[in-house]
Amino acid sequence: MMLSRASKYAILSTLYLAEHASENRKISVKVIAESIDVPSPFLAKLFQQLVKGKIISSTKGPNGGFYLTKKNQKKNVLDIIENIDGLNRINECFLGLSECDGTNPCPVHFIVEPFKNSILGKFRDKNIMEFSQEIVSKGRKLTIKDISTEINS
Amino acid sequence: MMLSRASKYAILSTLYLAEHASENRKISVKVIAESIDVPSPFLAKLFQQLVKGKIISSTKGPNGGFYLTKKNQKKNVLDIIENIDGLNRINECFLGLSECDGTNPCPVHFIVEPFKNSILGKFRDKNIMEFSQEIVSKGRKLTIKDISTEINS
DNA sequence: ATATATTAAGACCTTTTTATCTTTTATATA
DNA sequence: TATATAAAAGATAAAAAGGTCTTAATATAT
Ligand code: FES
Ligand code: FES
Repeated sequence: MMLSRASKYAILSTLYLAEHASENRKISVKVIAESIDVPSPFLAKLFQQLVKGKIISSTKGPNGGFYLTKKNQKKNVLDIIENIDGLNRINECFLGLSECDGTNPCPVHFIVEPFKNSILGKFRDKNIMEFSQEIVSKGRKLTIKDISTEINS
Repeated sequence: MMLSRASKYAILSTLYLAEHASENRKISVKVIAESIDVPSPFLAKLFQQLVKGKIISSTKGPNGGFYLTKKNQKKNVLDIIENIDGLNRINECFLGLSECDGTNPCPVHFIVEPFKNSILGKFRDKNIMEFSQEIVSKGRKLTIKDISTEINS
């Protein structure tokens, strides 16, 4: 019931592409990595894999970068997770039992299951573009920078 | 928003102690490790730490082992998590933002938050003994062995 | 007292995950 | 066609998590 850091980065940066990139406004790894505050060589690797998985697209050279085609836009967040982590990890039992399943429920299964269904639904029922539009209109964040408005010495 | 394997083991085995051990029925690491199907040297380490944290108790020597005192029984599951993982990990943003917080919500924050509150409540509002009694009466499992009733060649 | 069973302590190893670096390849455009 | 730019590929490194092993300490029962 948990995402790797890798798939978190992949989700956030794909949503960033959905919002900011297009076929004639491709964006480089470096820019994205800075925007959503993730390590850029690591993100580059993830993007290679997402391109192979046909979740996102890329072109090399000047003005090259990453973007989403119409087809890419039809993918959903669960496709990203599947591409990076596979589906096992997110389906695991919250307490680590070998199966997560209502017939042999762990002590928190019936609290976890509704949440799991609801978040998997969220990740499956809208495509990337719809998901992105929703989060933009609702003002959801893909990064939090400058939390540090704190007392410095 | 996730537990390490270590704290999962710790939770399951402490609940096992609550159910099966007592001051005059102490249980060895080896027996517990086999019962809930976790690696025993690893569990031994975790138990050392839980003893230091006064979550569980132990005595050495023949008929020694681990058990819960009255005081131990008053601890809750969140105390176990805090002792092994600290509290940061379970409070992290589901998508990895640097803060999980309603004023800067990630795209799934408002799905995650109610679940987080509910599971943290579950882990905090009953002590170990009460929690254990509840899961026993409801038939919740601490392990699933022998899932393999499958077709073998 | 002695033998034995069991935890405590700490060093060590392995695997997985995360992150970086270097070289090659493709592409746009000057 | 040369040059610059950006991704692809793949080797490598660092860190974290998970797991094991050996020796020491200690409590119990005989
Ligand atoms: S979450 Fe534990 S069995 Fe489903
Ligand atoms: S879960 Fe992402 S901000 Fe709360």
